[in-house]
Amino acid sequence: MAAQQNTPRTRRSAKDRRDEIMAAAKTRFAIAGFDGTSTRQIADDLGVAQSLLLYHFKNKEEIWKAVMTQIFERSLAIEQEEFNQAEMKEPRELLRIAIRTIIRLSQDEPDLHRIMTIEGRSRTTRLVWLAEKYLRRWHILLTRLIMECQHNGDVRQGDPALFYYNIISAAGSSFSLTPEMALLSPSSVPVDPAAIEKMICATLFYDQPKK
Amino acid sequence: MAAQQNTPRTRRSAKDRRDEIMAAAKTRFAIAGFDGTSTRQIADDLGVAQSLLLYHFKNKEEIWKAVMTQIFERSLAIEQEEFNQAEMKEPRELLRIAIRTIIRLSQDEPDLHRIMTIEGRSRTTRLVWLAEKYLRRWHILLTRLIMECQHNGDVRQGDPALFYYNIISAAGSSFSLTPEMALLSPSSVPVDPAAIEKMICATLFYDQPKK
DNA sequence: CGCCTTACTGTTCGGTCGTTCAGTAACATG
DNA sequence: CATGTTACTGAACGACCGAACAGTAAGGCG
Repeated sequence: MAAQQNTPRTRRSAKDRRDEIMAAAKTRFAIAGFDGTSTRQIADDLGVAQSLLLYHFKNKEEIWKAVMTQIFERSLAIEQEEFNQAEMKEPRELLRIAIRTIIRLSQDEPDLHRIMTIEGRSRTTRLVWLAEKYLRRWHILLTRLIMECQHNGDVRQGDPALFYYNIISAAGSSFSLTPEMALLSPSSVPVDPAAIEKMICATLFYDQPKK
Repeated sequence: MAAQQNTPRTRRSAKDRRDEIMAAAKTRFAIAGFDGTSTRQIADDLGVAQSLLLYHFKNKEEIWKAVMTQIFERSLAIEQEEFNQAEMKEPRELLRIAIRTIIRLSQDEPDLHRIMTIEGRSRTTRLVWLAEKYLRRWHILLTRLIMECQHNGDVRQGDPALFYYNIISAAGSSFSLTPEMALLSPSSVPVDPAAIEKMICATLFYDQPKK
């Protein structure tokens, strides 16, 4: 004759609940990574039973993959949007648009950079999955553009991969203002996307953008 | 009458054993971070009992602090060495030496950057300890130099904190070749420190270094 | 109203974690 | 050779983890 406390407080459609879970999980993954996050923490954030997560998702890894898929699908939309208004097709201009896209994406999804820097540390099955499904596309696109621009004399000589990671980290780290930055330079204001673009372009191009 | 398998295979001086443990722990921390590393893994790497680690160190966190202290003490030695041969005391030259120091340090201790990018993600007691004991010194030194150079007209305008993290990440990520990089650009050769210095200087200074 | 699908809970399981501790062998000292 | 210190082991603990599962209430439909 136990008190029936197991009455579900709220009841959502499967889709809504999945979205809720993914949002809470994304925040946790961005703070502590996959291993550092427990399904119980995510459930507590939402005020639901831990077993509910495994009702909506096969296992913890499927939650993670769903979160990453959602982020990258959004990123593809941003990419489309930026490149559609690319009139002139010179590599120089395309590279600049690609940089702007990455900056916008880092701004819209600051958790992406946080998660990637955690996830990129060890060669997990998750990292391989990510690389195959999303990362390789961008990497190839960007390094190819950089090489073309180097050939045209617009971009400084040097390993394209070196430039690639410089662009990614410069764009990402600025918005995903990490606790380390908060501790060291607490006064640093929310960063201006244009300032980052200027900095990256100074790294790459011989001549400064005419603005 | 159990077989006496508990005979210690090897017996070291306390100092030697501590160094062994710290070396093994550093490698593990660089791969999986503090939370992702278990004391049992470290012990297995060394072929000793897990309880031995807690005989030589008070707890897991003390192992981590010992590792970081060792790394940063070495870094102070490199810093001394580079700055001692600084004849001219113009900010411009000092900033360039500071950059070279960071690049050398990233090259000598690739694990440092790996560990920092993991540790800097969440405001743990460990991160606060690191910031107070080591990071703040560098941050203040570098941002001050950057501001002086901006005032002199040598360095481009912009948030010094933004430049600071650009320098750190550009120097660090190049050497601590992460699994993500290995997956995406496997052919990338070991990086040339001079190339990184060139890239960073292009980001900062109006005129290129005369070499 | 009765029924069936859907959303959700509480409990339990095997496994791993950091930490504690009593016991033991190696070694230095006398 | 006896004794004390030092280096080290194995077993145990409570806590937490992902996962499995039986049970239960809500909501839509006839």
